[in-house]
Amino acid sequence: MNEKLFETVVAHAKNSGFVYQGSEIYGGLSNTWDFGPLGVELKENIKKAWWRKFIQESPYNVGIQSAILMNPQVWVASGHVGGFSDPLMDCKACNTRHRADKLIEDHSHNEVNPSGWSNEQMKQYIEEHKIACPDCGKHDFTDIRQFNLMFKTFQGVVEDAKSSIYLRPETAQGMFVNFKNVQRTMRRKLPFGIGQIGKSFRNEITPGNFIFRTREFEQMELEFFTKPGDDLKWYEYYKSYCMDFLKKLGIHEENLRLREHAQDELSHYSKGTSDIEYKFSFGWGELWGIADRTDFDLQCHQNVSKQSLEYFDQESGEKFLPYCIEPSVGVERLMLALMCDAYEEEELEKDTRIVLRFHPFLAPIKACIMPLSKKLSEEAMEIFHNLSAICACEFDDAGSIGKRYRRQDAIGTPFCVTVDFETANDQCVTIRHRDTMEQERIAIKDLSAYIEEKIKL
RNA sequence: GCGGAUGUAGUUUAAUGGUAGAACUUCAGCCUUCCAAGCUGACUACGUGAGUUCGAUUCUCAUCAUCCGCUCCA
Repeated sequence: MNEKLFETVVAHAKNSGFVYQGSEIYGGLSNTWDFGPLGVELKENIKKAWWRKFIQESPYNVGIQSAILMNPQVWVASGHVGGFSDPLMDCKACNTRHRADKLIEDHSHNEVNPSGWSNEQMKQYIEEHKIACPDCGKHDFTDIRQFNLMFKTFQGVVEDAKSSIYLRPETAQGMFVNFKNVQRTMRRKLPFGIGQIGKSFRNEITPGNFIFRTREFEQMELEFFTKPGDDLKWYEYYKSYCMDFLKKLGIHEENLRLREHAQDELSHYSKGTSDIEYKFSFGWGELWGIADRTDFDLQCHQNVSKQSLEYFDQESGEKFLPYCIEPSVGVERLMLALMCDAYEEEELEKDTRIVLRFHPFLAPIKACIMPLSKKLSEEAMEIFHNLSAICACEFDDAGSIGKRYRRQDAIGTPFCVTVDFETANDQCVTIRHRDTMEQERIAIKDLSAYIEEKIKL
């Protein structure tokens, strides 16, 4: 998609009640966004779709909701305390930013491994070897500053080191620490998965691109545990399952690609990682990461907590740590991609209409009830009351009928239900379809069932 | 955080060292019997703070926010 279209989509989202700038009346707060009445409906529908496909309809998977605040030891075990903070230095000559450890690794062609070094040691090494800026070739760096990507806060009233805790940078650890609880109480046998949807927080150095990268974001993660050896099979399974899910929601196939990480690109915890990427105007952006995390996480937690997290297999009589496949997707990113692909400006004879072609399951408003004349408002309101019991509806009797159709098209409402002067006689209303603009006559008593059927996933 | 650009109603914009005009949107009324009609009226803006000045939206500084760049990842 081109840049202009992306900007148009962003403007449309802001102007029509999907997304507002955070804390706007106070001049905003950098990189925070609030979801408006339509945005929250869309977001909830996305989450509902994920939960249905990854939890409800799976014979293996169950859901949990773990606390955002966790024992700080969790982040020691996961490696986030040690590894989630980057030593950064800026080149004063060309104002670019670099990771000190990366500079040393690259300079020495991976002969030197600076992990575990102090900032002073790294600074000294860079000075001694006169390492140059990869961008401009000069050697003129600021001091190293440590950027910890985790948000720190305090539990209790006293702000001392003892009460210092973190906001979770991922939801995954909530699943790992509850592995035993879920396995025992839900009587699970391998393979099985634990999923959750929830907020995570990362103090990103470079947020941006609207809601694509924010410091507060929502994840939908599944940790799927298998026998070691079965992991590859499930890794492949989830790659295509996730891809199918996106297509089903209405993401255009030509805007999607699956990118396998190269060996040297893999995270420390992963044996294999694939990203499902979406073609945004600013380039391919990651929507969904699918990783084979092996037994890394359970191993870490077992070591630090000193609790056995092994699984006992009754059939073989073996005890072992399961492997884990993790498909992890960002809600806001997915929402952004869906809005980009749904957006269309359609030329009509007299004018242009903006249409958001959401899958009816995702549409924030499923139906708008509109009386042809204000004299019919009372009858129409009765239909609204009945229909709103089963799905999100709007009622609109302001302005011309054409204008009301345009308004609903612009927010992606799949059905408009018109009450006219015949309605009182024949107990029928007219349904007008968003995509085709076609109309059909339907009995009021069949309306709820009709729409309920059409908005299925 | 660092460098660069930007900041006038919800949106797009006009003018000005003497506190701002419009269009679209929104709302109300009239009209209107299925695709942005018309008429009448109403609401709403110089991002925030300080300085220079008799006076600042306009000049200066700071601050906040947005956009671009700095390899960060859901």
